[in-house]
Amino acid sequence: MAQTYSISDLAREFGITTRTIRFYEDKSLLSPSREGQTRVFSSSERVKLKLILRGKRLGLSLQESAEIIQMYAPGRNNAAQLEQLLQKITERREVLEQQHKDILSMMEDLNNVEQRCKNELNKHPEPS
Amino acid sequence: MAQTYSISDLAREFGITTRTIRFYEDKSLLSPSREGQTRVFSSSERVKLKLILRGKRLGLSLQESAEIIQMYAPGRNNAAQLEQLLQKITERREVLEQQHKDILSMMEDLNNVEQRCKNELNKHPEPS
DNA sequence: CTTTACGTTTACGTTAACGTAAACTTTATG
DNA sequence: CATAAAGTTTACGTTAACGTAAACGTAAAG
Repeated sequence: MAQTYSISDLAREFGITTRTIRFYEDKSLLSPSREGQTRVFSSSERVKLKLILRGKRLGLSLQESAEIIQMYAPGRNNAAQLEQLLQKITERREVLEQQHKDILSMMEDLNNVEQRCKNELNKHPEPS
Repeated sequence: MAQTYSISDLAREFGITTRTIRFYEDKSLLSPSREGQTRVFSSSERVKLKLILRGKRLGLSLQESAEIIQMYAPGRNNAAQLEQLLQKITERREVLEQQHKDILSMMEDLNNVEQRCKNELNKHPEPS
């Protein structure tokens, strides 16, 4: 029943190389099980990979993505650790909020440039 | 009248090192004028620096930020170039939209983890 | 049976984005 | 006047995130 994936399955699905996936394992971001020598990825390993790639799109380092993934791991029992986790969540949220602002302002800039660009094109129209 | 800035003015303002600023100049992302040997930054150079840093927060490479900055430079006259610029704007917008989605989904994840975390803390309350 | 496709490990190479340090000049200051 | 505080150039060092290649195992297909 439980879905599994080969290394090249995942590579194909996400448009990355197998080298990349092995590298992530080497950095302990992934830990696939094995059939003999061969890696077998569960769907939860696949989710981890998705989280890594999402992190990358937002400019996170692999270590930062590793931290995020760790957050999901249940088992951080003691209260001090929970508080520290809450703290990390707050920090990450602040980064995300800044990024959100940056996206909006960059969008605005793009709109402006686009307008100036289109005006320029209309001034000297293409002979059709 | 026209505001100018020393290299350490800008370094202080943006929390970076002078080495970084010189590096950006070396990569042609900045081109301050000179008083003798000494760099003098106009407010438009300062804006460029802000754009670079905004780019970094969104995970752009310096070359990508350089492209963005180039977009603002008026002087790309010919129509083909304008079309190409419009194309680049579209592409960048797509990246920004994906990033926006990623931010929202990561925010959601953080909220979930935070909730689980707070519940856990309430189950084993701190002796006050 | 050998070629093709997929998997493995090990290891050196590469690029980006600076850090760090040396060696020097020019102003300002106690 | 010495020294501290800014500036300069040149150059080697460092880290992250893979790329690339060698050298090998296994298994299905022609």
